[in-house]
Order: sequence, then C-alpha cells, then structure tokens
Amino acid sequence: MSLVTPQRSDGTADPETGRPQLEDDFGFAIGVVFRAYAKVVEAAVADLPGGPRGYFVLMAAVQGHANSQRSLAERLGIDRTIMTYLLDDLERAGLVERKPDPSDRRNRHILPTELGTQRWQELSGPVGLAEQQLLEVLPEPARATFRALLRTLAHHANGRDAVTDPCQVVSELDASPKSRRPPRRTA
Amino acid sequence: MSLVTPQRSDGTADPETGRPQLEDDFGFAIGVVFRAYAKVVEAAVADLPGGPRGYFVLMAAVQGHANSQRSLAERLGIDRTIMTYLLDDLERAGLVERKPDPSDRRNRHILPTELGTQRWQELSGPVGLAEQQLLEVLPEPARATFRALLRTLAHHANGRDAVTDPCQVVSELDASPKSRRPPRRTA
DNA sequence: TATTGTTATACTCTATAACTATA
DNA sequence: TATAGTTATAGAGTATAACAATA
Repeated sequence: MSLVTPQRSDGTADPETGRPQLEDDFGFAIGVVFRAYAKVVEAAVADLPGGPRGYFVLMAAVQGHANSQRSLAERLGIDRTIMTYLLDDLERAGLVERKPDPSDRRNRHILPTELGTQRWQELSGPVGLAEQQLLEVLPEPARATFRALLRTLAHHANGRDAVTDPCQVVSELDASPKSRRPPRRTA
Repeated sequence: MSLVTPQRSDGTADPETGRPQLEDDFGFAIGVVFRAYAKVVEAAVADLPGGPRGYFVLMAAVQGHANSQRSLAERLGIDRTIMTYLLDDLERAGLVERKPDPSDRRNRHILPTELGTQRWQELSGPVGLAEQQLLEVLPEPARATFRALLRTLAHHANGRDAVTDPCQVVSELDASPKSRRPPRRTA
C-alpha cells in the first residue's frame, strides 16, 4: 500500500496538495473535536467548581445516578482520589451532599441540593448552546445522526450497552433519509 | 423496559429507571469515546517517544504537512514549547529531522527519516486495529458515516473547511441507505 | 480479607516568562 | 517591532501509597 499517496484506507485525502491530512485520520479527528468541545464548555461552566467535571457530577446527581463515588469516577475516567477532591469542592459550594448508602455504609450517594439542581438547570442551557455551536457545521439530519452514533459508542465504551441497541439505531438511520425527529427512544 | 419515558431534548433516556444517563449527554459521550480511543492507542504506540502525540507528529511529517512547529502545535492542541520537547525526543530517536525553511529561516520543516517513515508504517497497522476495536459496535454503514461526520467536524474545528463539503457528505449519507462502500472521496 | 472513601506525598505534565535568531 | 523556536522555572493536575471504616 502506498503511504504518502492520496487516499488512505478510509477514503479521504488531500486539500490542494493531493495528500491526506491529519484531520482525515480518525484518531486525530476525535482529539480535535473533543478539544474543541472541551474549550467551549470550559468557558460555559468556568465558575463552577471542577469545571466540566463538576458539571457532569452535578448532572449525575440530578439524574439520580450517582450511587457511589467509585462508579462515578470510573465513568468520568478519573481516579477515585480526584473524585474526593471534586466532591469536596462541590459540597463546599453547597451544590451536592454526600449521604452514606444505608445498604452499604461504605458507599456514598451523591445527592443534589436545591441550589445544585437550580445551578445545573441554569448551566445546561449555555452548555447546550456550546454543543450546538460545535455541531452547527453539520446540516440537521447529519447532526442528529452523529449524536446518536456517538451515544451508542459511549454506552458501549462504558459498558452500558443494554440501553442502546446499535442495530436498531443504525436501521433507523439508514431507513430514514430525511424524515427525522430526534432519534426517538432506543428500545 | 419502560415505554413512554422521560426524554431530554436530544431524545434518549433511561436504562431501567426511566431516567436519562450521563452517557446520553453529547459532551459526556464525546469525552468517554475520546478517552476510550486514547487508551487503546496509547497501548499501541507505547514505545514511541511522545506516545499518541509522537505518532501524529510522525504522521504529519510523513504526509509532508509539517511545515512549522507552531502550526503543528496548534493543530495538535498543544503549546509550542511542548512541541519543542516532543520533537527533541523524536529527533533523538532518529525518527524526524528539523530543517530550516529556506524561505523563512525561522521556521523548521519537520521531515521524517527513513527509519521514521518505516516506524510509522509499522505502527499505523496496530493503531488502525485499535480504531476498529472502538468502532466495532457500529454495523458497517453507520461506522463509515460516523467517520465521515467526525472528519467534517475536525476539519471545521481546525479551520480546514475547504476540503470537506458537509453538504456533500450529508447528501451522500442521506441518499444511500444501504448500498454503499466507504464514503469515498469527499471532494 | 476485600472494598469504599480519605489524606498526604510525590511526580508528571503543562504553562509562563525570558532569551536567541530571524524577518 | 513581530514571530519561530528554545530554555528554565514555577505551577497545576494527577497518581501513589498508607490509612480508616465497613463489609
């Protein structure tokens, strides 16, 4: 296989030079997009303790899915010790509370305070706008498609597959060229 | 499984509880997928100076797109000082060379050595496998779609739009429910 | 004994600022 | 003067290890 030549295995290439670009590479591309997202979101939640991480922890608490610090840390991809510091900050700001799990007092449930719930609601607007800003290059049907596929990958990567059936998501996407509302339920 | 369920603006939700999950959120999802990718690729290029970054710098050099350290650093999302260290390591390993740009001797062109080209070739296989591993949950048409859309976003985020025309990408995707090989060229 | 969470320490990574050389 | 690249220093973020509480 030729190297520097136009076209890699995934098809794309060249600007004016006839050579593939870094941005055509999947791994490079996901890094670029992730950093672009992180940048706008950091700005949107700049005054929240923990920044984007604090936002997601708060979100998990509001959603009622923060049943232990360890599992939360794993899903966020951070060390459990860092989760401790993060929760210290959020708790000090009066946004969440730690409550021992009655059935296993080693675990802590993370519950949002009223202020925390309110704060999260206030922030979810700007954060949503930041997302839109990032995705606005994509015309609408493609935008929804991208969101759905990304969601499928995330569920898979975090071992939460039961929820999203990739085959169904895909058949939906394939079957409906235009007529499209948000991806609907997944199961 | 619940049937009619709480829904967020982007459609998805709940496992068994009827509540949305962190993984349904776009921003959270992209972080999860990025980290999952980073993890497998770091393993694949563990012995390369600079890890994944070193791999991409080497790739840019091989592609002939590494015309200055500053522009490279910007595309990679790192500081120019870090690029210096990174190139020191790669050069010391005999993988790239710095050559002053004749037309502006402040710039350095980054060129791959023969060893560097060879090394990159050797690594691109395992890295490609790592990508496949990450994406294998998606049935084929969706996988190609995801790659194409991500590429479009990356080009946009890094200001290289001229290359990829989103409208064309999307019309291709929309128009072709099943019958489709890899997205082909984009322009 | 194994696991959750906490704390203290050490380390890695990154940014900041100051410098050289080119333009 | 402004920019590309380098270097040294300081800081932020992170991981490591040891500890307490619970199972």
